[in-house]
Amino acid sequence: MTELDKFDRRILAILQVDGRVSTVELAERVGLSPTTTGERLRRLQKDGYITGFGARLDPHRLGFGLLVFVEVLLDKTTPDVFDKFAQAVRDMPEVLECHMVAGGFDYLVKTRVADMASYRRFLGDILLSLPGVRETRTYAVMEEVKNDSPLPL
Amino acid sequence: MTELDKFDRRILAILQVDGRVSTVELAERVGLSPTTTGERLRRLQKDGYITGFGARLDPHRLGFGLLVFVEVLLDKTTPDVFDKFAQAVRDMPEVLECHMVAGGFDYLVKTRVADMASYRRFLGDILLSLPGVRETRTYAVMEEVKNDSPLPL
DNA sequence: CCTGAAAATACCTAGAG
DNA sequence: CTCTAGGTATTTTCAGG
Repeated sequence: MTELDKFDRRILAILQVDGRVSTVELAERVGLSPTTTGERLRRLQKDGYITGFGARLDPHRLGFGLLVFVEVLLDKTTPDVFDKFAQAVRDMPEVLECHMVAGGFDYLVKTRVADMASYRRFLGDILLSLPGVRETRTYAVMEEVKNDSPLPL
Repeated sequence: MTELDKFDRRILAILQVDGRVSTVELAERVGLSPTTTGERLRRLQKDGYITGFGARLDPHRLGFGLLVFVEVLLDKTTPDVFDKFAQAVRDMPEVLECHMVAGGFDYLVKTRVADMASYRRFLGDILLSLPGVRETRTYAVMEEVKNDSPLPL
C-alpha cells in the first residue's frame, strides 16, 4: 500500500474508461506481462483504489429525461436534523448524489426524474415532507455539458 | 429498439453495480440462458442503453481529497460566451461535471482537487481567467452523503 | 428462447532470470 | 519483482430444435 507508480496509474486510467478489458489486453496496453498486470489489478482492488466496476447507462434512453440539482437548507434548531436528513436521502432511489456543503446552504442534492411533473411530485411529496427542511432552491439542467468525466490520473 | 422488458431492466440493474460479471453468472441471476443473455447484452449496447463500462475509483485514496461545486455566472453581453465557456470546461481535466442550469446562475461545475490550495489555483488561474466569467460562488463539500448512486430501474 | 457441443480465451501455478 | 510457459478451468459462440 505504499505509492502508485506509473504502471498503476496507467492501469487505473484505462480501467476507468474501459472497465471490461481483459487482463491480457490491459497488459499489452500498459507494457507489462499479463501475470504482473493481474497481480497489480488484484492489489489495486484489495487496497481500495478500485471500489468496483459498473456499466454506464444512458439516462435519457431509460426515461430519466430531467436532471435537477436542489439546494436544501435545514432548520438547525433540532439537534439531529442533519443525520436524519442524510439517512432519509440515502434511502431515496431518485437521489443520485447528496453532499453536505459549506456556504450559503446545507445540502446539495442531485436527482434524475422523468419530467417536471415527476420532479414536482418528488419535491412536494418526498423532499419537502422531511422534518427539518426549511427551504429548497431548484435548478433544472438545460444542457449537460460534461458528465461522469474520469479522474485525471 | 422497442421497449425494455423485465429481463432487460434486470440486466441493466445488475450491470450498473457489477460491471464485470460474466454472461453465465448474469444469466443465472436474471433467470435466462447464457446465450439469450449474451444476445440481450449485445443489443443493449448496440441500441445505446449501455454506453460503456468503467472502474469506480476511490478519489480520496488517489489524492483528490476535496470535492467542490462552483456556481458560475456569465457576462451575457458577448454572443457566444456560453459556447466558449462550455468548450473550455470540456477541456479541463479537473472538471468532472458541468451543467447549464435554469435559475439564479448559468453553470454548475463539479471539480475534484487535492486540497484548498489546489482549488485556489484552479479558481484563480483557470476558471476566473476565462473570458465572460462574471461571478463565481464556491461550495466546498464537507461530507459526501451519497455518491454515484445507480439509476433506479 | 433453450440445449449441447466446439472453439477461443482467460486464469493459475510453477520455475527461471 | 518480473517474465515465460504449460495445464486447467471458464466463457463465449455456433449449431439445431
